[in-house]
Order: sequence, then C-alpha cells, then structure tokens
Amino acid sequence: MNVTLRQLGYFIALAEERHFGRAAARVHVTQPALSTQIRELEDRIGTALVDRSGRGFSLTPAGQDVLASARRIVGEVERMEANVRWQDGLRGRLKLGIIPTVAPYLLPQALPLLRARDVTLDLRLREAQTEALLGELSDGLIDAAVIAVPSGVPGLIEEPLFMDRFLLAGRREPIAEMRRSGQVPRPGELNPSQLLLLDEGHCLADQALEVCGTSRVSTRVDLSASSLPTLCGLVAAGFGQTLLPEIACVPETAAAPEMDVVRFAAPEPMRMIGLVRRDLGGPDGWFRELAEILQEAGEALLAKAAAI
Amino acid sequence: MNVTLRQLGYFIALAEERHFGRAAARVHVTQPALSTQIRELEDRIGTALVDRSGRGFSLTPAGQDVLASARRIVGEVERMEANVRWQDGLRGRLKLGIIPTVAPYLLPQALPLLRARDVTLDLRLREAQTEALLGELSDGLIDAAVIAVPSGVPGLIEEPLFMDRFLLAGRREPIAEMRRSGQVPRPGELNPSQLLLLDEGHCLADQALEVCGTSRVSTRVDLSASSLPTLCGLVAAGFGQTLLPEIACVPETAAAPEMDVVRFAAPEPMRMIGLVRRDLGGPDGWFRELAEILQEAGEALLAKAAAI
DNA sequence: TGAAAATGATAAGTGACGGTTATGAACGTT
DNA sequence: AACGTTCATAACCGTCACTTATCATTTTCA
Repeated sequence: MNVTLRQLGYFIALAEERHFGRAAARVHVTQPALSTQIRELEDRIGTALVDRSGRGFSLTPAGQDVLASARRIVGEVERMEANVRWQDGLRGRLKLGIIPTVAPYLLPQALPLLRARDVTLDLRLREAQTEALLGELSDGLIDAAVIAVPSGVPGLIEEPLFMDRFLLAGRREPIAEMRRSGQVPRPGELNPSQLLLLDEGHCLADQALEVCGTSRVSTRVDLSASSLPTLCGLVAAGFGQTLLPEIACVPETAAAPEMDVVRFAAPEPMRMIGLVRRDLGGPDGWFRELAEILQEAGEALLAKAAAI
Repeated sequence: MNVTLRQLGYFIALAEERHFGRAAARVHVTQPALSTQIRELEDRIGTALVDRSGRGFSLTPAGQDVLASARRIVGEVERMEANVRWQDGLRGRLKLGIIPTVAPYLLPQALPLLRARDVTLDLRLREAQTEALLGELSDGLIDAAVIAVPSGVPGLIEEPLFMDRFLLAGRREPIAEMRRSGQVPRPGELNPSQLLLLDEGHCLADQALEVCGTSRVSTRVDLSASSLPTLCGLVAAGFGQTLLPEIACVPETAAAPEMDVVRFAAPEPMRMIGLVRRDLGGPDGWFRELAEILQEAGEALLAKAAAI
C-alpha cells in the first residue's frame, strides 16, 4: 500500500498542533482515526515520524523531513485544484461566504452585477459569522469570504472593499431632534444600558462595543437580536439605540419608519469590509474580479446612504 | 471528498498511455476501475480533463495543467519516500533484484561484505529475469537491480559494476586439447548446432547468440536449461558447448569436473554488469555504497577466475 | 503518595470506497 | 451489415477508514 494525501494532511495537522486530539479535531475526525492513520503512514514510509517516548511532543528527524515534503505536496495539490478551477478567471463554481450583517444589503446589489459579468457562474453562497467562515475557508469549504478586515489570521489574502461607517440608530423622534439641534453624537457618549446588540459571535456587536468603549456585561443582556432587521425592529419599538452600518441604513430605515439614523461626529466609527481568501499561490484573477464587483456594489450602496 | 494520490497516478498513466485500457494495465487495475477513478478525479476537480468527444485521445487544457501538477506531486511523494528511507545511507530495508545468471555467484561474495558494512540492513532479495526486474523497479517494488547494462530504459540510473567476460565451456577433453595446442577460439566460429543456451528470457542467452552471430532458430531448440548450473551439467555430459560468464567459471568448473573453460581470443566477448535504480532525484548515497560493495565482490570473483 | 485527569493506543463494529467481472453503447473497420 | 475496439455502466464484494467504547500510561494535584 501507498502513502495517501489524507495521511499527509493528518500528519501536517499533528505536527502543527503537537497533540493527537487537537490534530484530530482540526481534520474533523476522532482521535483514534488520526492515530491509526499516522501509524499507517509510519509503516508505509518505514520510519517513526513522531517520538512517542518522551513526554513532550516531538518529531523524529525523519518526521521533520516528511513534514517539509508533506507541506510541499499538499500545497501543490491545493495549488493544482485552485489553478484548474480559476484558470479562466471568475467562472465555474464559486463558494462565497458572507457575514450576516453584510449579506442582506450587499447581495441584492452585487448579484445582478455578477450575473451581468458572467451568466455561467455557479455561485454558492453561505451566510455565517466570521469565525465559522474563517474555519470553512481554511478547510477549503468556501473559496472566499466577505468579512470585516483585518481578520488577524495569518496566511489570508485580504482585499479591502469599502469602508462601512457606523451610524447611530434610534427612534425617529429623538434622532430627528438631534438633527434639528445640530447635536452630533459621539460614540463614547452613548449610554451602554440603552445600547442594543446582536447576539454573541457577530463581529458587528464586538465592533460596536469597542467603539463605544464599553463591554457586553454593561449592556442589557436580556435583549439581543440575531439579525440586523430584528435589531432595527427593537430600535424602532423604542427598546434602545444601536450602531447601524451605513450599508444597512437605507433599507432598514425604509423598513422601519419609526427608526431614524444620524451620523456620528468625525472621526466616524467604521469597519472595513474586505474580501479574503487563502493564499494558495495560484492565479488570482477571479479574486480580483470578484473584489471589483463587490467593491462596485458596496460603493453603490454607500452612495445611496450618503444622502442621510 | 478530496483528490487522492491514486487518482493522480492513474491520470498520469492515462495521459502517458493515451488509452484507458493500457493505462489500467500499467497501474495494475482493470479498465473500469481506472475509468471510474478518472471520472471521480474530474468530478472532484470540477472540470473535464480528458476530451472524450473526438476519436483521438486528447487532454483538455485543464487536463494539461493537472498533468503537470500531478507529475510534480507524485514526484515529490516519491522523492519524500526515497529521502526518508535513505537519509542515513545504506540502512533500513533494501529490496534488491538480481538476474539469475549473476545471483548465485555474486551473492555469496557480496553478502558477507554487506553484513560487514551494516548488520542492521534488512536485505530482501529477488531473483528474476531482466524484464521482470525492470517492471518491478518502475513499480517501486524493488529499490535497485543488478542486471546487464546498458538496459536501454530511459530514466534509469545505471552504475557499471564490472566487466564479465564470456568463456567457452565444453567437455574437459576437447577444451584441454585447445589449450595444449594454443588454439584460441573465436566466438563467430562456434557451431550453432553445438551451442547450448538458457531458456528464453535470460539476457545471457540473447548475449550469447549475439556474440556468436547466430539466432535461436539455428540452435538446438530441444535443449535449453533454466539455470546455469543445469546448463553446465549438460555441457559436462557432452551435449554441447556454451558461453559461460567469467564470474561463474570457478564455481561451475569445480562443480562439474567433466567441464572445462577456455578464454576466447581478443576482443573477448563480454557483458557489463551494472546496478540500476530509478531516478527520483533524492540522495543516492546508499546506491553508491551498494554499488561499491557489489563492485568489490565482483572484482574478487574475477580475480579468482583470472587464473584460468 | 494516591486519586483524578489527560493522553494516546487498542478493540469491535459499520459504512463507504475501490476493486472485480459482466455487460452495454458508440464508433470505426472489414 | 456484422464485427471489433474502446470506454462507460451495473452488480457484487472485500478492504479500509471511520465511529464509539475502553484500556494503559503518564501527569497533575490534593
């Protein structure tokens, strides 16, 4: 029998995690499955790769060599797969992940542009939170993702798309009053107990807390929403205020007439929305093409919101 | 699911054979097995790799790219396996093939030298004819082989070991008479009907025919031996003459007192015995080391025969 | 020092995958 | 038109890789 790519992948995970259990979790199998595959790899290659004698985890010298080769091999495989999929630019099947606070606003704008560019594109969309998307990205389950950048993950290629400013959203009347009086709000001056947030896991919630200089414990833990439209509904009903991304302002104010938004004083708080992918070293024409389209869509959205 | 090394190997075979059936034979599976794996590879990679429309076999552009990547990948895998096995020179398990007309003479001499060099060496020997050994070599079933060189196979690394001259072997009396009278035989002057040969497939038989300038049909087809000791027995019994490799002379004349040998006139016919391996681009210290030992053993054998 | 936790190996059972043979469909050849 | 070649498909089957459960060993902590 021969060495398999699966074994090499498991071995790389093991070498990097330095722990059988964690490595197994990383490759989405149980620990015994990984153990047997590692043992099988050692048998087939004819040498011990992992030093099981001492306490601390360590690779044998042969293991070091195999690790280097294995990285080259699986890297080349990934490069091959990417090359062949994107050799003609943006075509074929594309799996794109988008965070929930961007998807419902950017997609209606971007999809027609994508269709206009290439009708043969088989686009698979996945809406999930940043953490899930990053995991799926590194697993190769999705090809790219639209998230807030910088992600802080090494080995990712990030292409900034547009700056998404945060606006203060509240019930119509108090906001209108602020407008009339020329009273421009500042993020740090918001009342934390009045601040409504998305559920745990949404990067927008973390960003809102950060710009307000507060923490989740000081907010109303009994009230959080799982989507921006829901959150805006709460705001419109007078349950409090929130920070609303600029790209969401137009549709959400239209959907909730009792809610209004107002810009913060400069420097306005904001998030940078970007397109990210793994660095596989292959051609990236499709990526730049996609980024261009999304950028165009985002800027169109922002132009609509500029009037506010 | 992910691409497997098996699929890449099958695809390389297919691309090189340009024929599903032949490619399947080359990788030792049946045609449907190869077909399904190729189809599976295409599915997983997301593109057609083989153009099945026209009659002539051809790869798609994507197929060309994948072929290049696949070659790099399996090459790297093979390099990795070779590296790790031979990183410390000649140690570990070594599978060596030797042709039958060399094995019984060279091995008794070489094995003690190998043992002296490294007692940990786990040597697996395989005695088979050249064609079988070359096949097993390219399949990676053996690490190296001792055959007559040049093999004429591209992509093989050949290390000449020693020159093995052919001597004329016949019944004791006529040979002794030739010796006394100073009558030195010439290969071309032998009587083909008197020439005894090994069975079909032994390179020694082909070489004997070549140096005698004759063909198998003109020899006694009803009499051929499957091993040199048997052949020498026939010679000793007076059934004819044969060409005996120099390395076989001492043991065979000792074993068959009724047989004797005499050197041909210069230029003496001969074969070059060499050590061959696949070119995997890795370290080849073990190979040179092995070649050195075998060369030493061969030269010791020849020194014994020089007295004849 | 002894109990608990952590870590990796082993065992038993099961599903999926890759292999085989048999057969079918498409196409060129005689 | 019948046949042969070539590749795809079908049906069946053994092996392999996964799972859960458990064990052995080592580390940690009271």
